[in-house]
Amino acid sequence: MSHDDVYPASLQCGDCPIRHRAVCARCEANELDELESVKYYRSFEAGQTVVWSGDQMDFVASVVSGIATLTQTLEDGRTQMVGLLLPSDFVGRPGRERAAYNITATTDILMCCFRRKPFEEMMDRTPHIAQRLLQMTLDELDAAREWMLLLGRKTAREKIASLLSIVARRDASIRHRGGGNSLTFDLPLTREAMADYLGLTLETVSRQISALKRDGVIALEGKRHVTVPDMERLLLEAGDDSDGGLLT
Amino acid sequence: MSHDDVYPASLQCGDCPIRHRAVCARCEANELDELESVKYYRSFEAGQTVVWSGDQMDFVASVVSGIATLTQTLEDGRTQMVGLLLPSDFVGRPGRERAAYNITATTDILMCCFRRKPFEEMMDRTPHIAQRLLQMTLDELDAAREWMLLLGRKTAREKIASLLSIVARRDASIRHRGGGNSLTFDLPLTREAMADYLGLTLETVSRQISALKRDGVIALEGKRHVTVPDMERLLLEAGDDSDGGLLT
DNA sequence: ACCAGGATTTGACCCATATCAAGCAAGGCA
DNA sequence: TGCCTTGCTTGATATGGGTCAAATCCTGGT
Repeated sequence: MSHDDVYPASLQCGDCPIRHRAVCARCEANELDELESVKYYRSFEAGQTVVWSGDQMDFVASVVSGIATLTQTLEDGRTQMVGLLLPSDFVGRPGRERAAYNITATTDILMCCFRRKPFEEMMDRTPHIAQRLLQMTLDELDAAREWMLLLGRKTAREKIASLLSIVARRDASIRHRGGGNSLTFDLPLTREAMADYLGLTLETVSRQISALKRDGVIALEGKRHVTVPDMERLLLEAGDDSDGGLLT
Repeated sequence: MSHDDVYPASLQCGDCPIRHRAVCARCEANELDELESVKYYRSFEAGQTVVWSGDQMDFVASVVSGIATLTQTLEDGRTQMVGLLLPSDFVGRPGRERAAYNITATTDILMCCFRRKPFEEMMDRTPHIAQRLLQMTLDELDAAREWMLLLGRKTAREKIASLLSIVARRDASIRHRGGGNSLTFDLPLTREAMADYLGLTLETVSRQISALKRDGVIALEGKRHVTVPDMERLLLEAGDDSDGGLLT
């Protein structure tokens, strides 16, 4: 209901901004045509819940634009973010009827949805889709494992520094700013969402951000706009193994 | 070197104990034959390292028997387990040259290895393999996410109870023991490995196990043999959402 | 049976982070 | 214009789990 139904002018796959990164990345023209016939768009406003864990879910989807989060909760309300959905990320699981997590739009988002049954059938016939999905899933698994290291073993300060580096890198629409290797970006998450991401309380997040600011590791303009004067320094604070990641 | 080279009498895929659960689960007879031609066995003794993170890795494999762990470390030595490899689990990643994690044998293990290149080529030609691998990877991703909730939000006591329930369930070669719904099993991990699994110190693990024992949630025989008199109670202590999992 | 070394338990103490509580800043709206 | 609400910061205090240290248990070797 409400505003979910503000659809964009029907978008052609050929012009899609995530054409080369999403599940459909490897598809041939004819395969795209077939996908096109089962696809439809949905949009959600910042703050809206896309699906609740346990809900029937008869579609899978790609995030076209905007940011959403995947969260799990304990009965008493403690919640942990288990995934951050960025443009081109895949939502849902083929073969699964019900959502396993809560999905919430953090910003306004647009999703390219596929009816689940047709998509599953197509997956069986179209190796290009399954191959791409496997690759994406393996990447997510790697990300989840790096995140596990963060949750299990990093200090609050390292957690914040890690999150900031991730966002900075991702925002690798790297608009350099000023001289040197300084960069700036906007935090796409509230303090509370960051806390849920990092397994902390929002107060601790706030304190650690203040501390990093006080120590000159970052600068803030408003609450959300961050400048990193020295990326090396930030990475050092994140405590990651310095031998460079395996992935570019 | 050393004892890696105690191979079993060449095992036929048809008789393989993990035939119906591993990557090869969906393969037809002729596909199995092809796999058979690039497979070889390796075994490792408890405590041995199978590969170091960063090492060249020119094979992928299935765990046939025994238990191994996947761990990540920070420069200063803090380590976090990011995966527990049980029989039928897949090791390595197609398309990746170097290991991303340390793999260590916790018990004596036997692995069914495939040379990576031929395996990758075969994957492109054999949807049955890619399909099964996708399914397994999605399952692992779910497991990783549940684990993230544990690492980020559970108390030490809940963490221990969760680990015990997982091991108990897995050991669902459920040899019921005595009356009621009590069950027994052996912990396949040292206290230190449990600590690395749970993001705790080994002392805290020990204390919480003692506490659960004191409170009658579990009983111990020796250090490793556990009896759970009341599984319900243990699950309650684990703090998991009670609405039942989605998976059987 | 005796010893050595690793695994485990237990105790005392401390600190990082949670909890509880108050106050501030900015935007929406009556 | 001033009130509310939402998001954020900061302070005071409590506490769960970490750290350091020692004792005990267990196993294999001799």
